[in-house]
Amino acid sequence: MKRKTFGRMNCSIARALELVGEWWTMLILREAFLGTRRFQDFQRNLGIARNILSARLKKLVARGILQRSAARGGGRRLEYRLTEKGRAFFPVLMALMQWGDRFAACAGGPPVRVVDRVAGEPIAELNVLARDGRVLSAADVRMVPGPGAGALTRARFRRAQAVKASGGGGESLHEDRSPA
Amino acid sequence: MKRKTFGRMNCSIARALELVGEWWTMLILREAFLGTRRFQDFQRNLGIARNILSARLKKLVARGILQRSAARGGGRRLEYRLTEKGRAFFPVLMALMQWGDRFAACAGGPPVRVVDRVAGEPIAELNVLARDGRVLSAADVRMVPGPGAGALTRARFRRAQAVKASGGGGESLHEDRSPA
DNA sequence: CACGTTGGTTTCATGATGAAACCAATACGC
DNA sequence: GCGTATTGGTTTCATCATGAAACCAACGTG
Repeated sequence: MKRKTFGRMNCSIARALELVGEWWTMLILREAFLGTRRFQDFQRNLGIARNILSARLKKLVARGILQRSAARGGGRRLEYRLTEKGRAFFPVLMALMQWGDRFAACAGGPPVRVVDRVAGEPIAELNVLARDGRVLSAADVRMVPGPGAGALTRARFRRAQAVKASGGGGESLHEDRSPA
Repeated sequence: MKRKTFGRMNCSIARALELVGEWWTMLILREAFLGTRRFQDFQRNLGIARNILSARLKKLVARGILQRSAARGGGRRLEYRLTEKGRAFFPVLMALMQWGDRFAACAGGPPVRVVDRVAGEPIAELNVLARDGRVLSAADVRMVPGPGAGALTRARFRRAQAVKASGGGGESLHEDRSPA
């Protein structure tokens, strides 16, 4: 059967993954953040098949995450650059990298260090913070329905409230709303 | 051909994605952070096929991200809970959620709000920070080879240095080292 | 010890991925 | 202008992953 889409789910994580969650896509974005712009460089640096790279780049452009433009030089020279939407993905990749550094490390330590250009020092550890700056773990937060929550999402949270510590979740966050 | 593995790449993002980058996996983790523990609840809340859920849970347990234990009640009642490694994934999901809230929004706004239990206020926006607290964008950082960088990674960065603003990337980060 | 509940596995149809071959647009040498 | 190298693809085919539904097994309960 056809792969299920996350794009209609009532969850920003699901909808984000619909845009960048396919195999290879986040690594293509990593490359873009490292400065890669040309098709061949993406292909060589990643070792990805060219048909797949072509399909992913096309989707990323269609989704407004990369933009394509012509460049001078021999051949049909093109450039793929991050848009504002693409650049805003930076914290996600850094969070993923720090988690990988810690829990999926290469022998010898982190393969790449990210340093602040101004101070010349490594960047800080990424943390979820309260407005007043306290570091928050998952246990320190509560998830509540937001303004865009659909009926099923609200029902789910009501039920989760009811069964606090006595069992399972509730209705469902899937197929709760139509796409944006 | 068989799907290519990211696990041997010399990049923490690739290695992290090898552990949690498959279709559905991050949504399963989202559910876990929302408090879901039982097989049926994951299945209902996500709308995932049961064979896929079974396979994903098995892998997440094998990878030390979830842990399985028996629970009391009718039937063969099991529980899947986040380990320390799993809980450390929290910032990644929050970063992804905030990006989704902004760029893949549901009609009406964010479907879920995350509020600090103590203050009762929404959490702060996640940002990459310098050690001294300055907010850093991708343009404000430099990527340099770390202690775990392999030969190809180092070569790649050297070359990137050389061609600064004149073209493409360099060697490659793929197949640079053996797995941890 | 039959029965419902829970947590799977099996089977089969279909889509996604990977490798290599093939194709097209552009700049450049001449 | 014309052939050719470079770049950026598309096509083809074999294999793997995904999804849905059917089937199966462990456990607690009456």
